[in-house]
Amino acid sequence: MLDDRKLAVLRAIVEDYVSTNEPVGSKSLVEGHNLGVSSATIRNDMAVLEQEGYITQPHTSAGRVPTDKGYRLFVDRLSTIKPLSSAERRAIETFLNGAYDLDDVVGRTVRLLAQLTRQVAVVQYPSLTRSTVRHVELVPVAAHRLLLVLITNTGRVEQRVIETPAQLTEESIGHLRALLNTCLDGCGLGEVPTAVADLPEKVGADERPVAASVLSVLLETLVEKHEEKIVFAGAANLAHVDFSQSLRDVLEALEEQVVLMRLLGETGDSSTVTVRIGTENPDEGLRSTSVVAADYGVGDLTLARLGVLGPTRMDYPGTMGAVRAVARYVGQILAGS
Amino acid sequence: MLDDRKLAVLRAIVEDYVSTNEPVGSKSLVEGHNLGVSSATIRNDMAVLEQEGYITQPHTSAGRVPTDKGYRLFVDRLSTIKPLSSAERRAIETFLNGAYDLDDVVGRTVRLLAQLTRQVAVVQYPSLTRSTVRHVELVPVAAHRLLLVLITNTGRVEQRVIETPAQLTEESIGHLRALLNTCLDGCGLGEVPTAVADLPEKVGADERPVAASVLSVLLETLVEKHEEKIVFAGAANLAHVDFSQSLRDVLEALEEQVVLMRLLGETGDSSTVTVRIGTENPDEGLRSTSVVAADYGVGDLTLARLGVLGPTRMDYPGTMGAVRAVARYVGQILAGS
DNA sequence: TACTGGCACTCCTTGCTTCCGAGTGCCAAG
DNA sequence: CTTGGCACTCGGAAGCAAGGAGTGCCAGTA
Repeated sequence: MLDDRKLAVLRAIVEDYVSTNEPVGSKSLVEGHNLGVSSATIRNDMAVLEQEGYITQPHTSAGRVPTDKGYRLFVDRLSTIKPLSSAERRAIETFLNGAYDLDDVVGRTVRLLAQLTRQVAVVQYPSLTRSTVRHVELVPVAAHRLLLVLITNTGRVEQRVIETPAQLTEESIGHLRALLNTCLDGCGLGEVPTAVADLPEKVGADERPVAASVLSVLLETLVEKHEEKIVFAGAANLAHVDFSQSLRDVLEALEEQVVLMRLLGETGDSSTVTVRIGTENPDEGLRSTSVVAADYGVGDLTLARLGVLGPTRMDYPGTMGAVRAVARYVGQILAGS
Repeated sequence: MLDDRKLAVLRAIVEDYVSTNEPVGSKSLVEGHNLGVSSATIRNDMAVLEQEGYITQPHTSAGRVPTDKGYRLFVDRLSTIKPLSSAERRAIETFLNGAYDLDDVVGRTVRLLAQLTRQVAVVQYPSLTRSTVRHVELVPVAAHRLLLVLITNTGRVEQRVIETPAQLTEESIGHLRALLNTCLDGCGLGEVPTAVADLPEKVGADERPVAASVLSVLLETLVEKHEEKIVFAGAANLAHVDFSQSLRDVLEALEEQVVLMRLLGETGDSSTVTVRIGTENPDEGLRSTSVVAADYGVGDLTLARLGVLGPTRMDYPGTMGAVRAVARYVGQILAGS
């Protein structure tokens, strides 16, 4: 159906359209890319490509523009991920190395990715559920008030205030703290509920109410924070793009945590970069945007996802390269800290 | 120079222009507001107002539009802050009461303010420098690694990893922790450096290197976090505004912490709402926007600022009311937690 | 002195028409 | 299967006239 030359034509159309933002006609096509045939031949090929739904023309007497299906074919079969230059790699590395805590790592990552791709970057905080407990701390802050601090192996720190039913002694707090840590050290967060199930039995009768309230807050924290935090940056890069739908829709979508979650989507097949193009997107307001996303994590443990969002008319090879590179480096940084 | 009627005309022009977004002419003015005079008279008044620089016309044969100077006069002398309806107040209260930690308070506040004003909301995290230390915690996370957690009376928690020069025992950590807390409890963050100055002398000789590294990180934290964290929400509300400059400039400004800092500006004279209109704004990219901001804090202690940013063509009385109300409620919430 | 009705004038907006050219589809010939 | 040629389509730019909103000014009136 589609011979090699037709594929080459499609590739050329995508490349030209991405760089010029104008419908591309048969004549400019033969001039720019040495396809070795005349424009009339190209026209025939284009007619076929259009019939098959890979390209379309905005109106008669205009050049052709790739459809979502066309971009899809381009990404799947006609392009290869473009690796970053070594200068870019070094820049990424030094920039991310300067970070001093998890917030900072994520913040720098999202800004970096936005700048690198000149698009909107989206980064999900490392998943709690796949982390393990490194330490639990109980800090008295007032007579009937404790602060629970939960530290994970990915450097994430969660804190919550606990109202306790009874006055507390330093001693009983110390006891409870020790118990919690022996129970939970190295424990995956998903396993916390079972790990602490029998804990109330291990404490003295008078400490039991306090232990119960601590546990309930602890479990609550795990549940509530399960919905992961997501940040984005680079919204300004959307300003000079003309979306078929309103810019407002896109900006609104970006501020909805839930939508962003769906946006990054399921964790992909192994460590490849996944691309979702235009209408492949689950969300209404993002039908004219594409998302390039990837997992990141330490070793072969996937922690979360990151990616960029831009117009479907996007430099896919370059964007995919940047996303892949940043995902790798973030993994390294997290492993090292 | 400007008699009462001229002021009334200016007020009417501002109100009409804000609600219709179209230059307002003398005829529609006499129809909408019962000024008791004819359109010709209004025209004379408008000519004076224009000569004085309060209004301008985009072109001959168009109506008048307020200038920045006109808005300024309107805000200063022609309008009163519009209080929220009691339903709105209740909604704010219940919405903010649901928050469970500082991040959540700030997050909810910024979203609430954006929704309430239909503009971009900006909220600064409570200042560290004006807070006091509630607790310092040291948590061993590895052989040569400590986690320093600093808890303030405003509920803010800062954590940093410390690489220690020597192996640590539970005992020496406990000792150091106790020392720090006695030194610093209730201490204003600005006074921390002096409060810990003589601390190294109080520990045993073998603990001194560790103590030194802890202190250096502690002080570093205070300095670095001095540049306050700021968040914003509601960027989507900018989408349907047509700025004289590019939307891109505004979005870029919003993502720059430094610019946002300047944007909210100095803390105002007592607890009033401050307004900065158009070119009064320090930043290049924000010459066509106005900022309505206010302090918030607990009691008479100012912690930080919050506000909204929108086009100069903005409903000032309503926006000022919303900003003031939200600032008050946030103060209450923070005081209560 | 202050206000008012009337009137000429300006100039933006809208709709219409025309013209141009890029790009296409098709066909007959190589 | 490819190619040159040609008629055709249609959007965009340019030009033009009509319409209308709004103004400034002036002379008359309370």
